[in-house]
Amino acid sequence: MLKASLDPKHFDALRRFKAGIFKVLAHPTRIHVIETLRTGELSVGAILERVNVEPANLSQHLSLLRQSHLVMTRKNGSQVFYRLRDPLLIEVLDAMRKYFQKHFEDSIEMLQQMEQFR
Amino acid sequence: MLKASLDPKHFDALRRFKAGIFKVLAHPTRIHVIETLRTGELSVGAILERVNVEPANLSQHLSLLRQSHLVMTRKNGSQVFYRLRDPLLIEVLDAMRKYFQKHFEDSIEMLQQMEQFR
DNA sequence: GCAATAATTTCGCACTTTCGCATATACTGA
DNA sequence: TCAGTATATGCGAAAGTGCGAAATTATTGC
Repeated sequence: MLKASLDPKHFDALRRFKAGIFKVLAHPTRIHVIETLRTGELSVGAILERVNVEPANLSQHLSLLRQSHLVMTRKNGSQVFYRLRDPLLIEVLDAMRKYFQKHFEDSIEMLQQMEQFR
Repeated sequence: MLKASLDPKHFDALRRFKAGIFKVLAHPTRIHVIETLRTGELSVGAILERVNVEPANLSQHLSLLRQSHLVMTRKNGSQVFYRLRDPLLIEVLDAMRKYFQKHFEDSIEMLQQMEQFR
């Protein structure tokens, strides 16, 4: 079933998939949510306390995280608990952090540039 | 100079920075370019042979990669050679691949969903 | 059943991204 | 100096994204 193939189309698809994941990660609020879930599951309310955005807005971001299978949910009564699908995701974020730390100087510079357009 | 701080603003800034990097990575063509540069530097022309897009379009993507310091350039005559700034970036991509492989099934499903909107 | 709480969805608007095309700049060799 | 090759930039149209406000669904306690 899982056939190795040299068809470039498959590589394209793979790259689109990776890009899709990165796109989901490419938002400060969603990164914040993921970091918040690092140590275990939390209800939406609990996430809300830690991530400072409108409930509706958070819900939109959570929806994206769900769609992309980065998080999983469990419902208990009227509350919905979110948790990371896989700690591997943390590895990606950690690799990212290593990268950031190594290039701290330039990063600051880049940050400042980014701030200008905020 | 490099002072640890508990000011939430700094964490926000850090998350925006991470998000910024992810945003740059969040495009199939840019991922393709990065993969292409994995083994060493290449001229724009050489990248062009491997990544199938319009020259102007590639140049725009390269510009973004430059701005975000993910790649560095070296000019030799009329040619510009691009190379990855840091192999750490490959680590991020590799962590990503591990994630993908582990969740292959869902990934396929997600891919298909994504295709629908393309 | 009804009000209150938890979470999500829908909608409209502003903003951003991507692409192709046209144009511009930089270098090379004759 | 001029034609040709290599790369980059500017621009406008189409599509995509993010946000708050209002509406909606589900659950709980009374």
